[in-house]
Amino acid sequence: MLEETLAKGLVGTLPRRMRAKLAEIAGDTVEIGSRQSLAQEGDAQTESILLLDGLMGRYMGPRERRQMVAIQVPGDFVDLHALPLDKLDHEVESLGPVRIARFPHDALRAAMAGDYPFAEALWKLTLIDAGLHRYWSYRLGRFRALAGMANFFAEMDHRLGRAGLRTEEGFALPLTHADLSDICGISQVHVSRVLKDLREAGLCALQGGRLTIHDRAGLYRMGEVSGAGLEELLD
Amino acid sequence: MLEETLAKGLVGTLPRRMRAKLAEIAGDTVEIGSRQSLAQEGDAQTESILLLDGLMGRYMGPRERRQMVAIQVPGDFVDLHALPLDKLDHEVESLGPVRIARFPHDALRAAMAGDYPFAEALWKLTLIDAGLHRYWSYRLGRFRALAGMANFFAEMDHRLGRAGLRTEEGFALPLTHADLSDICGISQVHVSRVLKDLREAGLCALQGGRLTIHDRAGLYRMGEVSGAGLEELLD
DNA sequence: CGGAGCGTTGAGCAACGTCAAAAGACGTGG
DNA sequence: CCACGTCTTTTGACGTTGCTCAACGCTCCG
Repeated sequence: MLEETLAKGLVGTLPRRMRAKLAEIAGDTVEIGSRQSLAQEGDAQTESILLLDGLMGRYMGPRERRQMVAIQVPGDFVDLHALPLDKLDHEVESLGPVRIARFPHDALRAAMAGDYPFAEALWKLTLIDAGLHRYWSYRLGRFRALAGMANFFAEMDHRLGRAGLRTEEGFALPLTHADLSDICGISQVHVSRVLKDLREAGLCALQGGRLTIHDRAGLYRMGEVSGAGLEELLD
Repeated sequence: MLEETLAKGLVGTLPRRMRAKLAEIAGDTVEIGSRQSLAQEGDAQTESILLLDGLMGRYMGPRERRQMVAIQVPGDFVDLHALPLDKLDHEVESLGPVRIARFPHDALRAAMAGDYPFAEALWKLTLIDAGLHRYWSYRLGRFRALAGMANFFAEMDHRLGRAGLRTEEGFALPLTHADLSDICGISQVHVSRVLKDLREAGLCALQGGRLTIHDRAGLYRMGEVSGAGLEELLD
């Protein structure tokens, strides 16, 4: 049943034999409640986590003015970078109830030591993550609130689509305005205004933990998603 | 003479035997003029570059509104992530005359295949880069122009210090207002105003390609550099 | 001496933050 | 079932930040 889940999302892009190898290494599968902190800044790590269900956020900065620096969707490793780094420089929190699988660093290292292509494949997963960080820097540095929010929704549309979690009409997105504030680097009040603009422009609406997309092309246009490099990175 | 340069900056944190290994792999050393583009988005890469002298910037977005997503100082690999990714999702440009050393991917792969600790060490270098991306996302998302600029100057102070390129009074920083605009995600005009504020606050001054620091503690305070994780990441 | 690039300054405006108030959503315990 | 507290969302008013446009000075170089 883990093999099944491994076929989806980013880990699903790995060759079959590597997914099998991962399935062997996998420790236990755990369910975790909403808004639980999995790691604090500075924590030493001895295992990494693969997200099977739900969303998780990674944060920097003081709680009252924190910035989300990455969001993970099912099929993503949440903190594989903690393996070479052996500590985390940011916090990790579940954005709702999640299901995860643990991968002990010992076992991963042992497998990689004798199989360079496997090591490079895992390395690549962490670099796709880094590519998303760059994409976020670009969004945070150069996008206005409205375009930035649309851009983020388009990113989610794309990434959740790859994980098989999207329909034509939209997808589950259990985020509060406070979450979107952390993601887009704007105030909660302004999040409310921007969502209203997107709604009234007939592009999309966020209600009941779900993003309903009314005009996907328009949303992507508003988010200035073009040759910006998201598809290239993830495909 | 390459061994000597390898002792400084980020690559200098590698164990001696790994630096020796790198020195063996190194291709030719090249000098490149100011404002030369080394790679375009989408380019396939067969070698990676170690920066020996000068500064380089990495950019996303259209030229007229581009965002710098990373800056490299001597001792940094500029595009080691292109090895597992085998293409670049952003542009790389020299910010002044630079000197670089080339490392063919073939040779790096061959060395890593038989030496897992070496592979993990290079992996770790790319993850420190990713950590800096996260730091930039935090700055771009949650810092005002003044604090953000101070934060960036503090980062340069710290990183150039590790590379041995800083004195008590300041360091060479051959950046134009347009560069700082790309770095901080603000307009060129506003860069001018912010620099004036920093100058008149007695913190630092940028003249003649050099940042003169008049009050380092005050600059760090203005940039809200504290337990934000930069030291932890780089040490 | 003329241009090109860079830096500075001011004026007006749009975007966004902060403060405050109030209404809705939701679960908990009585 | 209702009453209650808490969290979330919405809206208005007002102040601040930063952008755009425009003009002008500076420096460097041909």
